[in-house]
Formats: sequence, structure tokens, C-alpha cells
Amino acid sequence: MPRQMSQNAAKAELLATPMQNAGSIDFEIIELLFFAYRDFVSDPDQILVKSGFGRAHHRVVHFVNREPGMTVADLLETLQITKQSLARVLKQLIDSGYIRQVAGPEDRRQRKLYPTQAGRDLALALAEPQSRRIERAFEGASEATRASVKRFLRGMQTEK
Amino acid sequence: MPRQMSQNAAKAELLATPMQNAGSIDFEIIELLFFAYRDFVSDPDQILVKSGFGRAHHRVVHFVNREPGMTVADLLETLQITKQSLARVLKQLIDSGYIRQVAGPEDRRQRKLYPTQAGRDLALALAEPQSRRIERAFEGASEATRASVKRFLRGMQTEK
DNA sequence: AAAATTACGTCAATAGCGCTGACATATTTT
DNA sequence: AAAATATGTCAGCGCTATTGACGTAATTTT
Repeated sequence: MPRQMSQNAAKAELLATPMQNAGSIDFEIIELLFFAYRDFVSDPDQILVKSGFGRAHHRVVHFVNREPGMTVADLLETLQITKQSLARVLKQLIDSGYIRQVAGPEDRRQRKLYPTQAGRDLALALAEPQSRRIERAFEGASEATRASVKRFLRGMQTEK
Repeated sequence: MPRQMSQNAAKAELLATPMQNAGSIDFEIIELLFFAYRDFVSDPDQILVKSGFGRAHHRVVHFVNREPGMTVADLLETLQITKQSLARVLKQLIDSGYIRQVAGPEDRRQRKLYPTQAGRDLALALAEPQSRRIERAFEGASEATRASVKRFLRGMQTEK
């Protein structure tokens, strides 16, 4: 029965069993991270499309608001992207009046970045739905639990 | 002194104070999520470039391994992308021998997706460094803490 | 003072991954 | 027979990232 055999051979290479518990890998939490992060960024994404901006603009406006006076090099270090990637996004935010550059007082090659009031407002508007989502996820949680989650997230980061 | 005044006016629009504690928004955890997720996906990304694949391939190969026999529609629902987005990625995985399609036994319009052994191996290889990272982040944590983190991540998801 | 380095900007080309819109085919349902 | 469904495909586009190369101004080193 060559026909049957070849069918079996073909079928034999297909795996019908769900991947789980393989080598003590927790696939569930891997998926939870994927879904959680996807929905977490979906809130600001919806707001950003209205302004013609994207996720990259969000990141820039966020960190400049968090640390006004940071330099372009600081920002590249924080975001871990290339200056060519940053260039367009930063230019658009400056042209749109959300961020301004000031030559460094000591080192005038540097461009210190500051938010305008519009930039601050935008950063807050983007953070708000994310914050609400986080509060909802923490609903009923103790301070200890919040601390545990933060410790976990810190532990997920690559150490530099 | 019009010159001085215009200088002051320009400066007045720049905010030098770091954005923090505004309206009880926890900016720290927002950043922790960003950094944690970025580093979390960096592990598989490094492996994937060697095969000429990307993050989208990872997701497809992951979920097909988690639920062998899922249809294209199931996958689109899970990933929440369009079929056009999925098409190229899925085709490449099929052409490369990581995934196979089988016509649905009841509804022959359906294409049930199964991993090959190579597909299973790839999914495991990609999950492994992520799992190690998660274990490191949980190092010393109790079962209760792990459960709390999972509950938090579940709470971050948009309810359907 | 000249040379090297640094901080930043920019031009050009490319890749990955998502999107919309339109159309085609096979199959199942009505 | 007609309508709906599941899937595939073509074409074009947008956003974000990449590498490589080059330019300019300012600072540091020699």
C-alpha cells in the first residue's frame, strides 16, 4: 500500500499535539505578555492617528517630558534606535511645536530637548488611558502586589 | 526691551520640570512595561534574523504550535491583523516547511494549520530564551507572586 | 595652532509589518 | 440557483526601523 504509506509519512511530520509544558517553559505567560502589551499600546495608538503621529512619536514625547533637557544622544541611548530613525520623528515633533531644542549651555554642540506646553499636554493625554488600564489591572491589588509586578518588570530588562 | 521680552516669552513656553505624579499617573510602570517588552522580544528577534524571519513569523509559528489545527480565521482573530498582513508571513512559513495546511475535514474551505517537526523546534527555540528571561525576573518569587503577575497581565488585556 | 574627536543633521536605499481596496475561487448555506 | 463564507492574491501605501555615507559646527587632544 504505497499510497497509504505516503499518506502516513506525510501525516507523521505534522504535529497535532498542542505545545505545552515543554521543558518547563511557561507558554501562558509568554502569551500574556504579548496580549497585555498589544492592548497597552493600542490606547495611545488610537489617539496618535488623529494627529498623524505614530508610536515612535509617543516614545519621544514621553521621554522628553520625563526628562526635560535631555540631549539627542540621551534619547538615542534610552530608545536604543539609530539617529536616522529618530531624525524624522523628532523633526516632526519640533515642526509641530511639541518639542523645542536649545543649544547646550556648556557644550554648544548638544541639542537639549524640552517639551512645550502642547508637548506636555500630549504626553499626558497619551499616558492617561494607559494609566487607567494599569489601574484596572491592579484593581483590588495590595501595595505589595504592585511592588512585585514592578520588580518582575524590572527583572525582565536586560542589564546593561 | 522688546528683545529681552521675546526671549522670555520663548523660554516661558518651554517646560523644564520633569513630568511625574501628574494626576496620579504612574509613569514609572508605563516605562517599565516599555523596557520589559522591548527586551523580552529582543531574544527571539536575534534568532529570527538568522532565518530571515521576523516577529510576525514568530507569532504565527507560536500560536500554530500552541493550537495545532487552528484555521486561518482563528489565527487572524488571535493576532488581530488582516489576512493580507498574514498572507506573506504564513506563505513563507509554509514554503520553508515550518507549517502545513490541511483542508478542513468538515468544511473543506477551511485551511487547518499544523506545525511540522521543524516548526515545533523553531517555536521551542524561540520560547526558550524568553522563558529564561521570565524565570530570571521571577527569581526568588513565590507562587503567589507569579499568580499576581499573571493576574495583572490578564487585567491589562482588553475584554472582548 | 593643527588635528582628531564628538554631537548632530541629512541623503539615499532597504526591510519588516501593518493597512485599504479590489477581485478571484472554491465551498457551503439558504 | 443565489447568497454567503473561507481563503488567496494583486497593487499600492504608511510607519518605523536599519546601514552606509557625508557634512558641519564645536570641543578636545596633540
